[in-house]
Amino acid sequence: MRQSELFSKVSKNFPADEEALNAKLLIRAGFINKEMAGVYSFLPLGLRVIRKIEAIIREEMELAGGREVLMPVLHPKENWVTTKRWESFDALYKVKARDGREMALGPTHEEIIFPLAKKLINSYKDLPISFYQIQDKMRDEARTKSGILRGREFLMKDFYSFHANEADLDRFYEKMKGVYARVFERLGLNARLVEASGGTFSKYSHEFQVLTSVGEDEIYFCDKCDFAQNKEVFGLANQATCPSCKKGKIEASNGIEVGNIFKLNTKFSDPFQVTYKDEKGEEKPVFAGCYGIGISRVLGTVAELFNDERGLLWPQAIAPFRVHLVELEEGKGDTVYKDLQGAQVEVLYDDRKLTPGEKFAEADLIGIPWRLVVSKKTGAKVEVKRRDEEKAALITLKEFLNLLN
RNA sequence: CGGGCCGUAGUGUAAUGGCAGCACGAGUCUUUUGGGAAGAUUUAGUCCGAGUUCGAAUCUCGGCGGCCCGACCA
Repeated sequence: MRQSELFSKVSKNFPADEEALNAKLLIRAGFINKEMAGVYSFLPLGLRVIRKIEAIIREEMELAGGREVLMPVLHPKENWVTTKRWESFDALYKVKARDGREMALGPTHEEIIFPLAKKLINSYKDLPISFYQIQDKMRDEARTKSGILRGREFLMKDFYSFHANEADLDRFYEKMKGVYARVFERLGLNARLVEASGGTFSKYSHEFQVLTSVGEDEIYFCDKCDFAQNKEVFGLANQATCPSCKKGKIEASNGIEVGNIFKLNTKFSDPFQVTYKDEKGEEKPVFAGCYGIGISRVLGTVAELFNDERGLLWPQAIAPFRVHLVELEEGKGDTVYKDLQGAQVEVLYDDRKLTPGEKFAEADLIGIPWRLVVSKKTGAKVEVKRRDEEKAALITLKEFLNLLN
């Protein structure tokens, strides 16, 4: 894409109405725009990253057996009354239609997927079955915070699995731990599996936490083994030695929760009467699990983690573009641009008439992994520099394409 | 939802009771072109409302909006 046609603009200043580094960088570099506290638009660059994140998640959810659906944002009130969450879900947005009918804006989708599952599940032969969606969630947070990390509207992937019995749910739940580990690894995030309380859902759940000082959660973990618990579970135990392996030392860190998985058991199947007939024709309750990943939060987490004094540093897998082609002599980049496109390389082509310094500064701010410069100096070659390295190399385009593969 | 801080051109900042200024951006023209160029010229602002005062960006009250701490996070 030609940068002259990109609907985006970098700013020389950080926004004054943001404190969180993720929002400061993403806004300044033109990835997102703030509309209100906790509500952001995704501009072309930001949306491209979102799409990359979604693609990885979709791939893994499909492999895990999920079928993608898209549920509504507008929810009938009755469903929320059925689960008693019309009153108890503190952050539920309630809206009123012109005829006075009340509805909810979906903060999560159990109230939709369970009635749907009831229609789709009749027999043990229908189980297990899983659905997932990528959808905007609305939560009337008492306080938004940390830029894009906790907003009132955010993008989330939610996955729901339905099983004939608890053992099958348990088996699947364990499998999803592995699926999630792979997702976060592919996203370039080091996410730690953490035992958490299940909130109103269940006794326990697991969170995937990226350990960093800016996270809003407190995590206690072992420096030797996999043991990790959040504050609610670890409580005031204040143990210095790992209760699991008895060898490691317990360390504390803040964390950003990028994923959370729950065993719902029959908590929602019961009120919605989601049942199936087993081999003997007996009516049995369906066991369910739910599995979430905060997609817009992943975007914010990566921005928060991968940056330097000059700007963002996108991991290869979710970078908005793979290559940033910067031409310093007008028209000089056109053929390289065409060749890169021909080679299926996602390239942002800075064809604008700006000074070299401005172009370099903006390229660093945007943070695309590879920078390619063409100018009088480069002759028939291209100058290649990685965003995270200082040194550049003068090579042919062909050599560069080999480097990419 | 409790508490604190804050609100000035598109963006970032000055002016603390007395002429609203600077930088960047944007528009036009000329010259520039390997790390945020130079000149000329134009553009654009005190969140809203009330009050105090000879006089309010500045003080007071209310509203709206933003950030931070805490609570909450299904």
